[in-house]
Formats: sequence, C-alpha cells, structure tokens
Amino acid sequence: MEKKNNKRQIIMKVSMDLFVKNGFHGTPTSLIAKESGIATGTLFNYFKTKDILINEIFFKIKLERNTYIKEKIRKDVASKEKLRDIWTYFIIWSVENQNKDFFLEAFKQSDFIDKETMKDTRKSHQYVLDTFNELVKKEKITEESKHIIILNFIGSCTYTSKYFIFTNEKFDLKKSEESFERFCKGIDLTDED
Amino acid sequence: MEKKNNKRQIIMKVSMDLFVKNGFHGTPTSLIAKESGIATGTLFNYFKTKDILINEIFFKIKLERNTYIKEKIRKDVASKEKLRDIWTYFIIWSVENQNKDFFLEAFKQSDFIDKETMKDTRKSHQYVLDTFNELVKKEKITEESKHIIILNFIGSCTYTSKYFIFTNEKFDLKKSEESFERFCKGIDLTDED
DNA sequence: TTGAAAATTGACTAGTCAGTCATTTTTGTG
DNA sequence: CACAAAAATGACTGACTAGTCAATTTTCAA
Repeated sequence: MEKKNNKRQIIMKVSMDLFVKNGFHGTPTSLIAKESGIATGTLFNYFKTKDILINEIFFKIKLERNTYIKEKIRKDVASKEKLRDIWTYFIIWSVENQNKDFFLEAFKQSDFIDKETMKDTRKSHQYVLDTFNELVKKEKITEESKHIIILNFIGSCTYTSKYFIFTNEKFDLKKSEESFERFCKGIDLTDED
Repeated sequence: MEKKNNKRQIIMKVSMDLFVKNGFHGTPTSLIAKESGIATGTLFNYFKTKDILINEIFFKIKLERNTYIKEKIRKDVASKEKLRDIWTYFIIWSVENQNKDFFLEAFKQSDFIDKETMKDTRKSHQYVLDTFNELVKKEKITEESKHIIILNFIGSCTYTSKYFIFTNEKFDLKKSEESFERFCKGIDLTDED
C-alpha cells in the first residue's frame, strides 16, 4: 500500500520533468514508464489514461503551492501583512520550484487540463480573495475595483518572480519587498491596514 | 505572386485558429490543408515543415502587436504619457485580438517556438525599454530597479487585459486608466515626468 | 509451505500523422 | 493556340504511440 503510493509519486515526478522538457505529446508513455523503472502496462494500472495523469499532476502542484503559501500567512496581523506573506512566499515557492512553476505556466491554458480540474484548483486559492475581501470590509478598496486590483496583485507578483527566474538571481527579499511596496502604494495601503 | 502571398495568409490564419482550439499536436497538417482549401502536399510548398509554420505565425503576431502599439505612442510627450499609450493600446489590442493574444500566451514558452524566433521577436518591443530608459535618464527610477519595474509594468498591464478577457467585459478606458494610475503611483510617476 | 489474489510485464494492436513524389492541372508567354 | 514552367494534388510511406491483455511474477494470509 505504502509502496503503491510511492510508485505513483515516482511516476508523477518523472512525468512532470518530461512534460516540462518535451511537452505533453512530445513525451510518449513508453518513455515515462522506462524512466520510472516500470513496464508500460504498469503505468496504466496507476493512471488509467495519459490525460488523467497530467491532470492529477497539475492539481497536485497547484494544491501544493497554495497549501505552502496558506500556511505561511500570519494570523491576527493587518491585511497588508497578510498580502505581504502571500507575495513573499508565492515568489519564494516559484523560485525554489522552477520546474513546477514552469509546469503550471505551460499547461494552465493548454487543452490538456480540463475544466473540472481547473475548477477544483480554484478552491485552493480562496485565501487571496479572503484577504482582499478584508480590505473591502475596511473600505480600503471598493467592491467594484476589487477584481481588477486582485489581478494587478497577481500580475505584479507573478512577474516579480519571473524577474528572479529570468535573471537567474537567487531570491532577494529587499527587491521583493520594494516591488510589494510599490503595489501597496498604488492602492494607498499603509502599515495600519 | 499576389495570389501566392494570399494563400500563405490563409494558411497562417487557419492554422492559428486551429492551434488555439486544439493545440499544435492536436492539429494535423491534413486538417490545416483541408480548412485552407488546399491539398496536403500544397501546404508543404508554402511551409517546409509544421514547425516552421508555427514559428512564422508566432513571429508575425508578435510583430503585428508591437507595430500596432509603437504607432500609437505619441511623440514629444512626457514619459508617463508614452507609458500610458503603451498600456492602453496593449490592452485594446489584446481585447480586440483575443485569439492572437491567446496564441501568444499559449505558445510563448512551449518548445515549438525556437530560441531564434524568440530572439527575433524581442527586437520588436525595444520601445518599452526605451521609454523606461528615459525615466532612468531623468533619474525618476534607478538603473538597478529598472528591470524589475519593467516586469511589474508588463505584469500589471497583462493582467489588466486578462480582466477584460476573463470577465467578457468590453474595454473600459476608465478602468484601464485607474489601473495604470495605480502602477504610476507605485513608482511616484507624476504627470510632468 | 501453499495457492489464490494482486501486481507486473512487454509484445502487440489499431490507429495516427508529417512529409514525399509521381502525376495532373493551371498559368503565362510568344 | 502551343507548350514549358510552375503550382497543386492526394495516395502513400515509414515512423510513432496510447492503451490492451494473456502470460508471468510477486505478495501474503492461512
């Protein structure tokens, strides 16, 4: 039972690396099996189809990232500090898990990931919406502007992480925070909020 | 000669739509040919391989977008106003050309687009760098922070366009400008700059 | 130890697809 | 019109792949 679970993990890890390197259709199931140290037939005992495999990987990585970030958010601190935590640990996770980050980026709008999987993963980042809802309640931002501001937040945060990845720099808290403070200044978010 | 060029355009348009709908490997050359109203063999008279085809499409769309934006940038106005033009017309183009926008997003980090094509397209958005270099010269931002600020700009702008696309709203200048002003406020960019 | 259930194997099937090329059709010129 | 060059055709090839299944090996409880 333990071993069975373990083999699933190996297959998923191997597949993810291959999908990142060669794409979905560029990765034959025979290769996945070979690199996982099993026979082709065995692969299909663990994952009924190749599509199910990539969907499970996508779901797992996204859940993993969101769980990681959610755990890092301090409780009983100002909303701005919660956003800071989300910002910081989103970037740290992306920089430290570049293959997984790349996998999410590459397949998020591919037709391999089905609508159901996307819907399921959305639940896992409810914490972002919650934090911005706090700001609405405190009348720091309006309900109407909320959605576009959330996208600005995600955009700035995502592209800040791209900075570290593209330049091959390692994570630099000062730069990350400067970027975060620019975002906050844009929406008049002060330390008390 | 004119006709030959025309047929190339048809093939590229048809392929783009199919690649967006079904992905690269999900789109057989036989289907591209059929939808273009030609025989399979003819397709390969116009594009030597399927890879060359997708690379040419990618290059063409990116060039088209950058040409469109570049033409819209007013001359002899403050740097902030130039950034405003880039921001506004980037979003307008994305909203009005959702299929092309989707195509760029979907294939920008796929392994179908080769490094050479990516390098070639990069030249076409030099105007963004130029505008931020103006700000460095005027000492509005530092050379060091420039790169990360450019990515913040692109991130916020890209994700603002996603807002209109996701929500299916049509382009709203007021919302777009509010978003732009938030970005400017973050870097202390005023109307005189 | 035994033997039945569970897991694994890999050759195989049925299908797909990029690209070719011998043949036919179209075009344009004198 | 004549005819050669250019363009278009589509059946075909060789290579590849997701998934199957009968046979084999492993597991583990009695």
